[in-house]
Amino acid sequence: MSARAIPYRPHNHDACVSLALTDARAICQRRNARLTPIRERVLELIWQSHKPLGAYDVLAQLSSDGHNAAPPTVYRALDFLQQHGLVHRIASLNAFIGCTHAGENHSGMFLICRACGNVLELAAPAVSTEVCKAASKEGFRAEDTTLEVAGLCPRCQAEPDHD
Amino acid sequence: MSARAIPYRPHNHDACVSLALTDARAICQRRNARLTPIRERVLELIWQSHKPLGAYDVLAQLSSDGHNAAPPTVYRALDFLQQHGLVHRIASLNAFIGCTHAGENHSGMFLICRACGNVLELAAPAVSTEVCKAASKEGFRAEDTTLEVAGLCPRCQAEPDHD
DNA sequence: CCTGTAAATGTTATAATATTTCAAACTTTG
DNA sequence: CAAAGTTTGAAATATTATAACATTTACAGG
Repeated sequence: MSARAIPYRPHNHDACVSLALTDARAICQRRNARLTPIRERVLELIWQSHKPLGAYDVLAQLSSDGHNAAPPTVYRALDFLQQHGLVHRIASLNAFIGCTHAGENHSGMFLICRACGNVLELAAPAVSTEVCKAASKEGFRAEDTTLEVAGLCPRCQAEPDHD
Repeated sequence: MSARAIPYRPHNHDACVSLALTDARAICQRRNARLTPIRERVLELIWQSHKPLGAYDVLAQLSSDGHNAAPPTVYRALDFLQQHGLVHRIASLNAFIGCTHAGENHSGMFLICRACGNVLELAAPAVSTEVCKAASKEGFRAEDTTLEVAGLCPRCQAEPDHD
């Protein structure tokens, strides 16, 4: 998996999308998982920007594709994509975002800009370490970590309302 | 604010509740905030256990009190309690839990047992430190951190289905 | 005590998010 | 091909949250 663009900075986003799709195909093949047309399309829609997309936003776009989909279609696709680590759910926003570390074994940390809406996913191993330490100090067996940081990205600290 | 019981272990929970209410009254007085009967009752309901309670669970209990409440009543009370740091929202569960560090300046970390449902709130300053470090390394100004760890509490690692 | 003002609550309706259920179509495998 | 399992379609409904506006309550200043 190659280097990634930084959401907050302008970049050729088509490259992000096609990289994500290529990776996804490879990952699914390796895992014998079926990246069906619907699933692939949902992944592509999720990747249309670095802003999290709600399930109903995805649904609306599927509809404007001409695809007559109902909510379960979208949620099922999203479940599949999550299970295979291709998208993440941002709990604090009830929305979904493409995973920039697909295939890697990771538990991400998300930096969510409240001004422009872009989200950066980080690996932050030092954070994970401390989280595990804190948990095991309490005898707690950590299985799944939700770590979402809302704030202001570098660009929006300077000037507001970037896209 | 005095020492707290550990949710996972049996304890005199009435003491938790009255401690929480006493603290809340003191905190609101200090801040010139009005802990009205509804707000206090909602806080008490949230504190009825160490398991997060959904807004509609609170609503149902208000109704069985004989109080004919609608959703906004509950959400408003919860907003107030959150603003004053008396309850926390657990984003990954869409539910609310009493704050065990009310009055202290903190950004909590939550250990959520997927078996018994109890939640322990930790201060974990080392984690906060690493989170801030990771964020500022990206030039990101962190304002609000959601940190929720799902897993198994000590008791449920041994035997399942504690209450 | 009145009264103006702000804060809090009541009330109705609706928006936004997510799941259940059962049926039909498609894929894979024997 | 047939059986079995997986995926998708479709309708209904559940769950969570907010908008908008009316009414009531608290309380500070006159």
